Amino acid sequence: MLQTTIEMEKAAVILKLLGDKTRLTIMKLIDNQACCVCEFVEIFQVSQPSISQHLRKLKDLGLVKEERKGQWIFYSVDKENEYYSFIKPILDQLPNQDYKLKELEENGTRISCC
Amino acid sequence: MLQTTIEMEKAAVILKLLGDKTRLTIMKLIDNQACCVCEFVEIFQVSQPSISQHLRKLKDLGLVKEERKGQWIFYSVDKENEYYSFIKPILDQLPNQDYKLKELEENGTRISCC
DNA sequence: TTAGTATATAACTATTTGCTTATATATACA
DNA sequence: TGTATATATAAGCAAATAGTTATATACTAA
Repeated sequence: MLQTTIEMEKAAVILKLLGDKTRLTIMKLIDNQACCVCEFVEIFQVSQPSISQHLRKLKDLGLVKEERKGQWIFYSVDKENEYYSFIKPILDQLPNQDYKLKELEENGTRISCC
Repeated sequence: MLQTTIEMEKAAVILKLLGDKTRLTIMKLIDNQACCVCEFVEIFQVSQPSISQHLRKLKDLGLVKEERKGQWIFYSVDKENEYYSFIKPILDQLPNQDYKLKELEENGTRISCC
């Protein structure tokens, strides 16, 4: 079986994006479910613009898609994207991060949106 | 089948290293064969210290191993390393880069070491 | 021992990165 | 409307990064 390949340039750009712990965790989380910005702000304890900027970079590459629901915007991995097959084996090897969402619920710090 | 996982922290560090085009290409090249520093200097057209510093970072994480042969040091991917299973699916999706070595031979610019 | 070659390390610099605060935009709802 | 909430963008800054030149170290061979 011939593996499909990806340009080196593009691969490097994607790997660099995934090489940030915050973005990598976001990607692992939204590979399973859609999350909104406010959840990430709680989870990572950083400012809202910081999260927005991470999401912007992921979106610019087409790795994530967004869906507005009222005043919230939900982000999830875009599995239709041509590079998803490249990142999937990476995400699959990462430990599940859903406990971070559970923690939010338990603390009651999970915001109104979800 | 249960996939083995890797800590998020470690995964991010490895991906960041691979997120540089020079290092990524080096890794792809030495997944097949051992190469010495002087070859990389020719291939990437950067200074020798620049290559040495890239290799140092890869070695610090244990991703590559070195073998001295006389005055030359040959680098190759360390397939015994515990993280090799993490990076292998990534490298496998990259286009083969061996033509870069062939070009060196054809140009006669491939240095004495090889 | 000495000269030449290969590689590593140190020191410096320009660029990139990820964060912050301040502000703009978009939606919901009284 | 007008106010509150969610998100995006702009601007600025400190830290990290990848390159450079200069120099040190390690090995070869005369």
